[in-house]
Amino acid sequence: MLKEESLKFHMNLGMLIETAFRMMTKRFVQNAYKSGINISPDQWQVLGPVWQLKSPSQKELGEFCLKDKASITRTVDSLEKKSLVVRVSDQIDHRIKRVVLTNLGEQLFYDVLPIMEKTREEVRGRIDEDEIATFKKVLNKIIENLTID
Amino acid sequence: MLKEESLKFHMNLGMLIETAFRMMTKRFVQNAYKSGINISPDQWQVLGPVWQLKSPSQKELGEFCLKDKASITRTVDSLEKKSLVVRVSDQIDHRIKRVVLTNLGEQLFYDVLPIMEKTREEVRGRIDEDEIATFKKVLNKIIENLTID
DNA sequence: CCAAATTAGTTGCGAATGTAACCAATTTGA
DNA sequence: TCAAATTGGTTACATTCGCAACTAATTTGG
Repeated sequence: MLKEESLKFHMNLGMLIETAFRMMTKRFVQNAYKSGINISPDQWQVLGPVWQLKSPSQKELGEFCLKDKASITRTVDSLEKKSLVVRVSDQIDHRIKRVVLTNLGEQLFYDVLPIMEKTREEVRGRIDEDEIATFKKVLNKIIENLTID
Repeated sequence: MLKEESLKFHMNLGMLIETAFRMMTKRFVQNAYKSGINISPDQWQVLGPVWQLKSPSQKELGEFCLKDKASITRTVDSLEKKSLVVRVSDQIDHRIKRVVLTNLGEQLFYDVLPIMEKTREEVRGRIDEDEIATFKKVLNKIIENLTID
């Protein structure tokens, strides 16, 4: 029956995704903790791009991380409080603040990389490479489906 | 170019999942809003199972929804405040509270079903049935991988 | 040249989440 | 049989998120 099926679908897909996502972030935090590293997923989600983009503006960070600019502000606040990054006003456009990694931040970044790798392996387990590929493809398609408004 | 880098970065599994998940819930809320229905995803995630399980205990709800019991308490609070459900103490075991749909709650449930169906179709778009199946399978495997501690 | 619009970032608000401490009811096992 | 352990549920606390209102700096266009 259609109703039953659709209920099942929602329960499954949406809930499955949410559960998988929560478990992944949780595992990441646990693994970091076990290595004596204290970093939250959202801090890591911003710290990585700061490294990758090389002193981006907060706006660029937001676009890259697909996060609200308010979230970026707050996460950069927390990273700055930990002395992992500093805000530097752009010389030309004084509205812009560039987020720059400190030495400490760079150090942490390199420390977290293997933890991420470990977590990734735990997440993937023995799932076939093909299935992972399809999985990513479907995720991208879903995002695309919902982006085209 | 920035865009390519960004794309590559977003191939990160965790980020893809998070983005897809957020977009799905957002779309659901939008679709509900357009139909004049005010319900949050988490309320719906609980209301559905209440209907399906027919007056479950909060513990059963939590297990079914894969949610923390504290979350269940709070969500049931909000549903009760909206008069969509009521808590009924179990006759035999007075620790247990069963969550029962009101007529209003049942009405809302049936009103939301087509919205869920619409959202489901928007999410799936033209993705192959096989790919969806693999997708679900991988999600389940990920959850399993992270459950085995 | 300067008022109006735009842009970058911050802050306040409301809503959700997980963890842990905490009650009250029930089960247990010596 | 009754104290201890377990179980179902609630509450408190600390995080996180997005939206919207707001400030400050820059660009615009008449």
